Amino acid sequence: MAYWLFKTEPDAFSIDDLKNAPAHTTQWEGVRNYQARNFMRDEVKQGDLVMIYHSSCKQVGVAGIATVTREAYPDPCQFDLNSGYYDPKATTENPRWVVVDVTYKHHLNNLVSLKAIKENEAVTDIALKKGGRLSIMPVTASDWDQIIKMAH
DNA sequence: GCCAACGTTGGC
DNA sequence: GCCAACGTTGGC
Repeated sequence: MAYWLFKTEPDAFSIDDLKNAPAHTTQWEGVRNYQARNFMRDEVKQGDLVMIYHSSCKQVGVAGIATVTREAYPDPCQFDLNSGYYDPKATTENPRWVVVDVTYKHHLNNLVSLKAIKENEAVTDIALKKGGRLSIMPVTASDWDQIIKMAH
């Protein structure tokens, strides 16, 4: 089982929205970055655990935990003319973008802020610390444990 | 295949 | 809302 961090803007879709979604589950739609897509397409597996990270908001950080309940399949938004995620170069024969399904597990007792993660020297590998803008990133078991501890 | 111009992300 | 850092596009 692997660990991941998925970014979302809570004004658009928050950990609370995931909790309140039908079956506490959503398609993780709209990822339009190739590196992030490749992770979803090739490496994100059913049963993997995901940190839900809130970006571009007042309280930036890890807000809760979800689990992967369906592996990669074509993102329906890429074919939807009315979607902001429509991609004219994507076809049903050759879809360009994928989604996975994630299901709510729980909130963290306390949001673990980006600042706290950056300041914790025991968190060593996460791409968040390197200023990258990846929206889907792997998390090592060690970093996962450290961040979970920080929520207590 | 280089790289300048442009667009987007995302913290602050 | 600003702007730095990064990714993508497209002319050559």
